[in-house]
Order: sequence, then structure tokens, then C-alpha cells
Amino acid sequence: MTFFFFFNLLFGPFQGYHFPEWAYKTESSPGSRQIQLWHFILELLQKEEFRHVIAWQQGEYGEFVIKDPDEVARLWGRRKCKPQMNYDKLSRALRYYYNKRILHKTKGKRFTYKFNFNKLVMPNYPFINIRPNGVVPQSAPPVPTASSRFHFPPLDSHSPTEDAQPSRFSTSSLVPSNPEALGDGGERKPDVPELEDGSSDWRRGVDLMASRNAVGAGGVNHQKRKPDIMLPLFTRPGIYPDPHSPFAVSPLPGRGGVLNVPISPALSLTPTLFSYSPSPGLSPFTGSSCFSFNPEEMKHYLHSQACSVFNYHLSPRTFPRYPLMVPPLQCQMPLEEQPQFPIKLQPPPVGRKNRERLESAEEPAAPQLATPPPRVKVEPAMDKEAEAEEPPAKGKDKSEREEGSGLEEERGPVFARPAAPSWHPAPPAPAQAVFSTEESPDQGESSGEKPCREPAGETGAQEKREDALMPPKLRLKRRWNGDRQADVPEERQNGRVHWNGALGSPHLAAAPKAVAAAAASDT
DNA sequence: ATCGGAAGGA
DNA sequence: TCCTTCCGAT
Repeated sequence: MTFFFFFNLLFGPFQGYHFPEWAYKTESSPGSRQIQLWHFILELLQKEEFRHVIAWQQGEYGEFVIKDPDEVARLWGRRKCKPQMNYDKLSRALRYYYNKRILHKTKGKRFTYKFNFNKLVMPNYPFINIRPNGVVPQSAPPVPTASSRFHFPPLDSHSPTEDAQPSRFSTSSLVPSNPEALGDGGERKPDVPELEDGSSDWRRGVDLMASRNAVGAGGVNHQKRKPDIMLPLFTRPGIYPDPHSPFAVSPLPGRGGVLNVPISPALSLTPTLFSYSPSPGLSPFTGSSCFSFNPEEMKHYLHSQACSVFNYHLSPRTFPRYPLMVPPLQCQMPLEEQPQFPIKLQPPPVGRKNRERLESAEEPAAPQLATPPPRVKVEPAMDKEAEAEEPPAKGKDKSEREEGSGLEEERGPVFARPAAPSWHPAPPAPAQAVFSTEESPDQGESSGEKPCREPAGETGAQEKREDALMPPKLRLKRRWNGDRQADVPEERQNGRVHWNGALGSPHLAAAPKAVAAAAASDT
């Protein structure tokens, strides 16, 4: 009760915002050809069968890795009936999202992008979305850690040097109610340097949460802030419970908890809001998806906040309204009554040009630009886990993974992430995901996908027919081998080499395995 | 590999 | 508006 009261009090003013049209675009019937790229990506991302093609990057909310760019492009091309699609083009489309702030590139990591969930609005989702079992995605550090430092390009300034502030990181999560501090669409520079925009998906997450629950009144966040995207709900089968997935699908369905719904990326940020995620071990959730309050953890949290302030030169103001006011929740609010509405957060970012214009207008000489930022080469560390079923308990060390800076001594233990839920090891779901539909994996990204009328080089329709006649496994196998050849002609396309040349590539090497694995789990 | 301008299409 | 296609630059 109390919590919601506060929450609404804080974020009420979101009501009545005007959202840009595109924000209202939903997935548009799964499988639809008019799907937007980011929808599509999200779609792939949550399907087990594409895990080896594209997957959430553990460790970071919303960050994903395109493990097989060519395949993703191919899938995208198929969906859009653009047989000539390739990663080069796809990535261009992706880059257009930068300015919209739907996505940004994770620097130093190949094929790695990150959703700006702050922009993703999930309609119809209940507010609190901690998983029924209380498990929070490992990728959601309860408190900003060095590893959560992040590379969101400051919209407003020094665009070319986005990583100019590599050492900043998201601690600002706790300033949700301070619109001033928000990079907010990039129209302005934050008043508080430490809260510089580039830092936070945290804040963004909060914003999101806030907007979702724009119910009450009074409060802090008036002025601007429009949501940019309506994130479609993906509740179709095939979603896989990846602990790193911001979708945070509950591994324990049917708990009857308050939130028995898949969590949206947006909501995945819930822990952000609460700023600390109770580990199931320490504070087991009782019965349902309630937020539990553990004094010990809170203590840790506070400690770490202090550390953050100290170690990262953050302003204590950074943590003003920390959800300390969050009382032990008791899940008072029945699911049905939870507020549900679309939210809008920030206005689309100013285009680069404008940005520059503004820049030069107000701050002619930005000295920060003088020296190019140190390139932080982060080792992908991806390939290994490619097929490994990410050991359940592994999430723990994630916080150290990226740079293993000494800054984290106290953070590590304190915020050790909860071990992955026991369900993780052998997700039986995939099989179903793969074969439950009439489609073979690579066309399966959409259940409603219609064949393209001008295959121009694609053997789509026919393939499909033939496929229908053979057992799934065979079908898969055939696809992996067949498609490659079928696509060879595309190779003439500019840019990247296609299947032919890619045969030796790591991604492709993994692909068949993926299929095999999927097939294996089919039993 | 990545970026982003430019032009064009639906 | 949201890409798709091309392409030069980094």
C-alpha cells in the first residue's frame, strides 16, 4: 500500500503525456511483415531457438549479442521479404535506432547492442514484476557496479566521443525523480555531471516504471518525458527463460502470484527501482512475487551506495529518494487492479545534426573532446558461452567480469547475484518452441509470416512445402545445409560475405550445433 | 567492424 | 516514418 502510494505520488504526473506515433506501434501481429526491426530483434531474442543466433548478453540488461550476423540478417530479410538483406544493411537500420535511443552500440564488443529499455514501454503490464520466485535477472545488478558502467551515448554532446566517460557508470538509478538530471532526450546537459546521461539505464528504467504507473498526481517528474516506444508483449510460446533476458519470464509459471506475466524489458528494471535485488536465498519470496525486504540486504545496499558515492565521486544527491521508502511489500494490489497504461517517456532525441547545432551554439569549444577516449576493449567473452548452457550460478561474478577493477571489493560479495534458479539447467521449453509451430526454426521467427511473393532468389515457398513433409529434425538439418547454398547467390551483395565465405566462421560453426541441440531436446 | 550521409521506396 | 541500398570514412 504504502509503496504504491509513494510511487504514484512520485510518478503520477506522467499521465496525459503525448506520445509520438511511433511509440504506439506495436508488434503488429506477430510475424507481420511490417514489423519493425527492433520488434523483430526482441522477438528473436526471446526465442530459445535463436539463442545461438542472437542472445541476451549476460551481465547487462538489454544488451544482446548477435552471434550470427548473417543469419540474423537473413531472418530479417526473410521477414521483410528482402532477400538481399545482409548484416550491413541491417546494421544500418540498427544504427538509425541510435538517434532514437532505442538502441545503442556496446562499444568494444562486436555485434553487441543494447536496448535502451527506458524507451520501451510495456502496456498492460502489471507494475511490479519481480519474478514469482523472486529471482531477478542476473544481469540486473541491484546496484550500479563498475561493470554496469555503461556506454550510453550522451545524446546531447560530444557525440563522437561517447566513451569519453568510460568511467562513469550508472549510479544515477536512484534519481528517477529528478528530471533535471536526466539526459532526457538529450536536449540538455545534466546539471549534475555525475548524473550525466550516458550513465544510466538505471534511471531510464525507473522512468519507465514510473511512466507505467502514471496514476497518482503530484510528484516530481512533470515536464517532458515521453515514452518512445510501445513495447509489444511477447507472450507467445517459445519465449525462453533466459536469466539474462530482461524479459524475465518466470520459470515458475502458475504460481498464481501477483505477477504471473512475463516481465517486460521495461519491468526488468524493476530491480533498478528498488535498487537492490533481494536474493531469493536471503529473502525468499513468500508465495508470490512480492518484493521482500531484508534489513541485512538493505544495509548492504546502503553501504554500497556510500561506496559508490565515494568511489565514483558521485554526488550523494544521487540517492535522494532511494526506495528506502519501499516498505516490505505484501502484494496488496491484486493483479487486476494494477494500473496498466502505456507510458511515454522521452521525446525522441535530437538528431545528430541538431545536436551538433545546439552544441556549437551553446558550447562552442568542448575541451572534453580534445583527447580521444581510451578505447576500452572488452573481450567478447561470448563465444565460450555460446553453447554452454550458462552455468546457473555463474551470474555472480558478472560484476567483475568486464574490467575486474579493484573498485568492487565490497560490491562483489555484497551484491552477489542470486544463483540462477534451479530450473535453468535443462530448459525443456525449447523443443516445444522449435517444433510446436509448423515452422522450421529459421522461418519460425514469426508465426504469422506470409511468404514473400517475389522470392527473387529465395526458395521459400517451395522449401516450406517440402519441409512440411519431413520430420522436424530432418527439416532442420536440411535447412542448415540447404539454405546456405540457396543463399549463396546473395553473396554478390555488397558488404559482407555470405554463407559461403562464412562457413568457417565461428557463428556458423555454432549454428548447426544449435539446431542439433534443439533437435536433441525435442525428445 | 562501425558509423552515418544520401537517396529512394512503400 | 522506417527502413533499404549504397557508400566513403574511420
